[in-house]
Amino acid sequence: MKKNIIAPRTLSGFMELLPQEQAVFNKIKSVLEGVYSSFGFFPLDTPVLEYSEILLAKAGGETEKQLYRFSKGDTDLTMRFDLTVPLAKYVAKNAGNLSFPFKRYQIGKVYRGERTQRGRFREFYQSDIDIIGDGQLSIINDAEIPAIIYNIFTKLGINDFTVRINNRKVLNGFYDMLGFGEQSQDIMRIVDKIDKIGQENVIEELGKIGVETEKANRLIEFIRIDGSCAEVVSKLKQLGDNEIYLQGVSELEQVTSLISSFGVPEKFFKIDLSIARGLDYYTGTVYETTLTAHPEIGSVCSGGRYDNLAEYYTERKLPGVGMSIGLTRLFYILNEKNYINKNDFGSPCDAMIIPMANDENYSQTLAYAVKIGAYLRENGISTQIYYENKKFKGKISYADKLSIPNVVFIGEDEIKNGVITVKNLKTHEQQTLAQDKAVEFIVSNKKQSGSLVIMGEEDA
RNA sequence: GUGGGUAUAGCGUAGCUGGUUAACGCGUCAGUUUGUGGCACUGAAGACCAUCGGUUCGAAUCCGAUUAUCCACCCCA
Repeated sequence: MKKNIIAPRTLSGFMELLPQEQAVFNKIKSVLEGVYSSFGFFPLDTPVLEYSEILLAKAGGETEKQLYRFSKGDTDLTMRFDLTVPLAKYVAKNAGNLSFPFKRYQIGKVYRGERTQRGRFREFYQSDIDIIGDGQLSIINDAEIPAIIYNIFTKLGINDFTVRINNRKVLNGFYDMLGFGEQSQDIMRIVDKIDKIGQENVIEELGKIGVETEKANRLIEFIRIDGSCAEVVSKLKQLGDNEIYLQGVSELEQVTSLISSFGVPEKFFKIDLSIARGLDYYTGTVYETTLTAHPEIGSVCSGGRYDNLAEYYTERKLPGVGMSIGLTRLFYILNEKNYINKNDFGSPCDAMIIPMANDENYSQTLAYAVKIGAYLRENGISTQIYYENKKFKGKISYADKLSIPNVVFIGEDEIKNGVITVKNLKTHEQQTLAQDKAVEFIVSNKKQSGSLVIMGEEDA
């Protein structure tokens, strides 16, 4: 009689990882948390579900079409599609109990019912940080954000990224000077595609919405301004006298020079006047981070400055600056490109104890193994014990497959002499030692681990 | 939402213009004589060839629909 088996499927656009991949993912996550904490950000968590009226306060157009929205009883619910809107609600609701500037980080899943594509998911992790001021917020914060991005990426071992920086006031001011009014948003969107579709097509598309070729050319000339940050800034200064424009240029100048003060080398950031995406609520500095070798995947991290975070939920003016790492996308790319150091970081624990015994003295051996396990854990070594009564080979190859770096053999001799035998499966080094020495042995091997991400030359 | 491609074991693929027991690699499991793994060798399990219908003596192979999935657009992390 065959049971009716239901095919085990996962919804499209919902990432599900194998154990070792998940272990690495979580380690990446903890690197982010570590860096955020080191800059003084509080952790925050908010519900995945919110009242629709909260999340939809501002939404319109595209976002609205992509929502997971449903009713339960009389309640109209929506799944969060980013972490910024919930933050706005949270800050507005708790403003009285928060100290400003309020710095928070939040790593959580968000949901968008988009058509899935490579590197584009329906459920994905965003890793956000924001600094919210009460009434005002220093421009220095705008420079701290890229410094944090730099810290995170280099700590992960990613050495091939560029934080591209622009300022919305510069764009708006320049557009004003060219006399683009309402169209600015559409123009930005087209211009932003220049890397993808080329200059010719941009001019053509601009023409379609009524931009004269002469202006289109000036626009392209403008966004193509290149060079070091200082060079770009000095070129920009000569290009206009519009008040907003000049304010933007000045902000851009301050931010980029401050980033250097934070110790970020110039090769990791640049002014890019073409970036314009995700701009709906940004009002000043904007960032976009891409992996230099893989621009096709798009942005893995973006953010910027906004004047008023929570205008829909409070009268209070709360300016802020923040950014969001597309953690799922980032992980997906790294994984796909084989950049991830699974051998060193995919292991569930530091050591596995193998009790070696036949049936007669099995319980005695196991008792000793459990004791040793507890001892190792007390000394900071994550340890599991192989309890199943399998052949030796099966046990050790289990450790091998899980990339557990050390195995501990416990048998008659060890019990008799009160020692344990430790073997490092990577170096093949094996020693029979007293417990405390064994701990040292394992710890010293542990330190040799490299970085989480190895950006390779195998890239073709 | 618009346009195009694909659908064969857990995964990656082969199967040419329709012809009987659907092949291979990886993975999984077992074994190569019981305290030393990764390698090698041997073997096993695992697929009603996405679903439904049609053409045909005969369909994984041709046609249609459905569903899923991928790519591009859109938008974005």
